[in-house]
Amino acid sequence: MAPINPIVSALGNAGYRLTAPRLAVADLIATHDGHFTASDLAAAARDRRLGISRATLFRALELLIELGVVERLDLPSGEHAYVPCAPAHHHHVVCSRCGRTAEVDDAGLLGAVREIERQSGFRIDAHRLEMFGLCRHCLARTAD
Amino acid sequence: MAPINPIVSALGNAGYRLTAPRLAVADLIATHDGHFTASDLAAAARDRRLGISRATLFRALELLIELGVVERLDLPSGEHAYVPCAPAHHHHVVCSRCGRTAEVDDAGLLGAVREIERQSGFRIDAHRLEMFGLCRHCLARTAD
DNA sequence: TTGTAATTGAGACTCAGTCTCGACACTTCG
DNA sequence: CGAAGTGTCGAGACTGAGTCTCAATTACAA
Repeated sequence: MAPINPIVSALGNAGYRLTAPRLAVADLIATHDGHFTASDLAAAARDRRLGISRATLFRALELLIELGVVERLDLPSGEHAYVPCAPAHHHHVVCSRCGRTAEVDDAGLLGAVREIERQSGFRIDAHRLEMFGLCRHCLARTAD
Repeated sequence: MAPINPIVSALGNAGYRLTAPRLAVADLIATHDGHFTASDLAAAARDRRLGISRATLFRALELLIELGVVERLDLPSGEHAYVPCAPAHHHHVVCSRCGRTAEVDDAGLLGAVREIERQSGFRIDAHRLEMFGLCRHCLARTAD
């Protein structure tokens, strides 16, 4: 069997009930390796006849975002997408072809933010960096 | 007379017709100094009895985004907002209290992005950095 | 002045996300 | 065991941003 789904354990640790719909949503998300939109999830749930209502699905997503195991991305197209991820501060690189995402750490970004604080006179409390491009895989395929 | 509105000249230079609704939208935007949402604009247009339909307003916004004189922001709340800005690559710092924004240049960000490319194996074609915090003005007021 | 392509307004439409409400299901305590 | 209380659920109405269609109008070039 697969190891325990980290999303499920996050729910459990936070004291939320492990109900069938939540487990099902956690499972759907775990099987995605890139980002997904809410309607992707809804479609997947429908395909598998899970009988999860849209409201429940959104409630579960909201919960998971709050726990930090899922994050919301804003694609360049303006769509909202979601990615499963670790609950630490990090940023996402999104492949604009296949949708795969990678998490990366600050890599010197913090210095740039400090510099921007100095330049702008703002006190910066939060930042979000999203990067779009081609993943290793799609790059290789393009080279052909 | 006021100097020529940069939004208007951008429209003209790009070969678009300078119609009354577009001029009106450009004017509305020019009088905002922070970000605004589409519905803020719609409300402002309504207040001034400009008689601009919602469709036209969105069309104008789309055009201005394409020309690079307006940019779309994704606020932490998930809302979309728009900011007038210069058509060069830059990033925004948004005051989470008053909504004022400042444009900042890369300030070393590019190095961080290169490093992330190296770490992740992605080729990064585009990035977006949004920062949220308090502007000089709101900071000063908080200190009281 | 006229022709024509670009633009407009009205309003229907879509789609993500929220809200409400009555039903159901655990948990706890008597 | 049964009842109370609370957390969660599904259905479906609702909201609000943004899009689309289409006939009418208009800016601009010729």
